[in-house]
Amino acid sequence: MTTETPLPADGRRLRGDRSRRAVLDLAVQDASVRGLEALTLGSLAARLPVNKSGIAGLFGGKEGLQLAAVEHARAIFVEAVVLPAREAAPGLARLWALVRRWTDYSRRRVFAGGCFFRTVEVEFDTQDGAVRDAVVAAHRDWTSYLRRHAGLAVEAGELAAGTDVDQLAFEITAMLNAANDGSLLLGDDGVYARALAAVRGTLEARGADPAVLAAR
Amino acid sequence: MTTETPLPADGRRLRGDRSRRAVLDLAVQDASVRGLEALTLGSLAARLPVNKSGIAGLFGGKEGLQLAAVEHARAIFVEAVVLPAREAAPGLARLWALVRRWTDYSRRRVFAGGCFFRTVEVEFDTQDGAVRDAVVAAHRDWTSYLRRHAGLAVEAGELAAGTDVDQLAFEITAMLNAANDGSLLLGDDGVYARALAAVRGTLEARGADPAVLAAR
DNA sequence: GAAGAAACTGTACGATCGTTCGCACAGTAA
DNA sequence: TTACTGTGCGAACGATCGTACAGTTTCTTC
Repeated sequence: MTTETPLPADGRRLRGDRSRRAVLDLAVQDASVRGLEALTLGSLAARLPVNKSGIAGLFGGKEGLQLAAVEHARAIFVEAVVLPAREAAPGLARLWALVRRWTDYSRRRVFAGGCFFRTVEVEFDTQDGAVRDAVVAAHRDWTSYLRRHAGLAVEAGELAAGTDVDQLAFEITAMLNAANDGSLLLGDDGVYARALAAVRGTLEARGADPAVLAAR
Repeated sequence: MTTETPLPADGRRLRGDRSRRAVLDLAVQDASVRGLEALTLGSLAARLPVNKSGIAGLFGGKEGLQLAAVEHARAIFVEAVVLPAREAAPGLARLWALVRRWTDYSRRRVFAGGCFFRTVEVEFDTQDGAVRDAVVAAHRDWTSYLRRHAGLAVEAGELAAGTDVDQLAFEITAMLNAANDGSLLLGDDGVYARALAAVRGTLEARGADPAVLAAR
């Protein structure tokens, strides 16, 4: 989605990109815990070999940093969840793989504060601006991807004909998010098993083959 | 839960309580949108006939204000969801009434930013301190209440024997929260119907009488 | 009455925030 | 070489935050 500067190697930009990446690696971790508004140029700079105004310059200001953090988090999410799930065949198997990878992603704390997007979605729920738009776009991409493979599963007869894929995607994301939240708020690791059981239940109720859902 | 000063009428305390209530009415609305950390003594004071340091004095500081806001939000939630649901008989009917009342509470925007507790739970997910403890306590109270009436429903034979009430409560809260989040983030009002359909489905799968769930 | 408690005001303080500006340095392009 | 661009630093800015403190007013208690 982001054009990762496929331009010829420019020593200055390379240096800048390395600095940006270092800042963003820290920023997404911070933001997953406290949110994007709580990000502070000074706090980031204090833990990096970069000046406070240096960060402001690299991203053009705080909002630029926030937007870059969202994009960086997307890349991390794709690498942790979407790409590994491509091992599984499109359709039901892929859908289930995404669910499994997502629970792992949350449980492993790829982001220190649990799912980065959960935090920032709630944070920008009721706000306007470019950051909110970016967060919404990321959310839509993810749910669209779920819906697509739910739809493929229906077409392939892996799920009952007439299955409401929007409803199914709604229920799946609800369970995943609830597991993430419960794990963070209550420190209860059992919620992941609950979420998986619920998703398995809702898939089997729509005719999914239990053997596919058992596969690790 | 809070001892609402049952002490004899003291003119000074009455005045203070009136001021506190005015501040809290505004504070919970703000916090439901931006979170408890984003609350600002100055911003509140500017919209009220109270001085900035007056607010600080009334609550003993910002943390005191945050704790009082959580308690105030609990009272509002109880009045909007828990008390109305007492019309319904304990057990399955009560459980379903709570679900209906909750979706109304979220849709009606009793709090401008959707469910107050959703916002602050995510905000204090990964923090320590008195505010987090209060948020967790409120969360436990709510889910305990759901579990209690789920258990009563099982005992009364309204739900299948052997029903895992923890699992059921997990799924119900997951759907409700997902509806709240979806409504806020995407502006899609249809998510409430989705949540109700999902809860109805999971209850009927456990043997609930559809007639009870149809009752408005 | 006097004494004291609680509700406020007004002011000031130190800290921290994001932004801006001038400047030095490194690398590219002519 | 010269001109230009991107990175990065250091200092200062105005704004805003929570808190503290002294003082005034209102009400209760003794």
